[in-house]
Amino acid sequence: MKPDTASDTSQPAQVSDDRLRGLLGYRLRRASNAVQADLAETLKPFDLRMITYTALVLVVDNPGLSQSQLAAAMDVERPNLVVIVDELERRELITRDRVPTDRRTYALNATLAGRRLCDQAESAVRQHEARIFGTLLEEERSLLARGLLHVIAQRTGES
Amino acid sequence: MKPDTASDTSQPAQVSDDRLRGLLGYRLRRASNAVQADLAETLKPFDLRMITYTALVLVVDNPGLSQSQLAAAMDVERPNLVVIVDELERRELITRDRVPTDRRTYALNATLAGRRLCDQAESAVRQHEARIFGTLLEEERSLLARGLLHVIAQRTGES
DNA sequence: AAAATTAGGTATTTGATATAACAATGATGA
DNA sequence: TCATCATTGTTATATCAAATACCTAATTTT
Repeated sequence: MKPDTASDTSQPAQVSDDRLRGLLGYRLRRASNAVQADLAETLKPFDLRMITYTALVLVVDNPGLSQSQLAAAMDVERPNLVVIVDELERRELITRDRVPTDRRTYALNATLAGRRLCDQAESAVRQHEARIFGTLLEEERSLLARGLLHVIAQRTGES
Repeated sequence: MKPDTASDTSQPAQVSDDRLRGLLGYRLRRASNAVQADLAETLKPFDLRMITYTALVLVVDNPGLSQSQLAAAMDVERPNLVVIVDELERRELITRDRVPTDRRTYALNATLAGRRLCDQAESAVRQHEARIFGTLLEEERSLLARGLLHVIAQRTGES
């Protein structure tokens, strides 16, 4: 009879991860990582990280929003958002404007340079998406999108 | 004519992230995060993190594999794997066995306790997967799986 | 035998994220 | 009105994962 801890000292020629591959969550994470990595490369020429790109898009699309609103939208802690806003402001892509009716909050606005960079980056991001998802059939793509939405809703209870 | 940096100081009642939602990669990341969070909760009762669970499964399924093989399979840097293996060994879920033919390498093997914990955790993980993906139709699920595989292959060139 | 390579390991750095506490401002209610 | 309470942005700090540099021992190559 084999001992309790069967001390196998023969190394497998090839490591099997079949059991993990059977998990949809595992596949989801790997796919997400792959896309993240490609997106990071896509944004590098613009000196944007994913998180700074996200912030920039949201400021462009929601002129005047406060840091708290932005932090909530990005699901980032307020202290961490400060450094992101600092960076975008330092690069003169956005401005912190005082709001007269409430002197605690800042109204965030994109500068012309910020909007331009955002446009350029978006174009690159579209190409990146086309590169990765473009080879799927339209119907497959839409089913993938629906499936993902379902998964998100399953936990966060979102539309 | 509006100034260069239109200083909008009226905060939007609701922040729109429509542009980001249009990106499949964005949706993919959110879905992945949601599943990760649920999986983390699922594994917490077993005192396993996702990365330690992954390592344990691979050791159980590939008795005798080396730390280098495990690190490669998990796509983790060797130094970082050491602490993972340390933890599993300290908890007596796996053992580091010397290999007579090559005294540099360790052959990793799961103990009986390790295999048992792995089984229990796997059962919980299956329930977790059923909870999240079970409400999809079988066909939707399989299309989601295929779509994800396609995305992974697109970048890593994997089967 | 010397040089190069590999396995495992230690120490340290980086990077992202989370927590605690604070000043300034605004809102609320006795 | 005044005292309390909540919110906004901020600083400093803790935590945690992931990456880098470097080291020793063992093996392989030349």
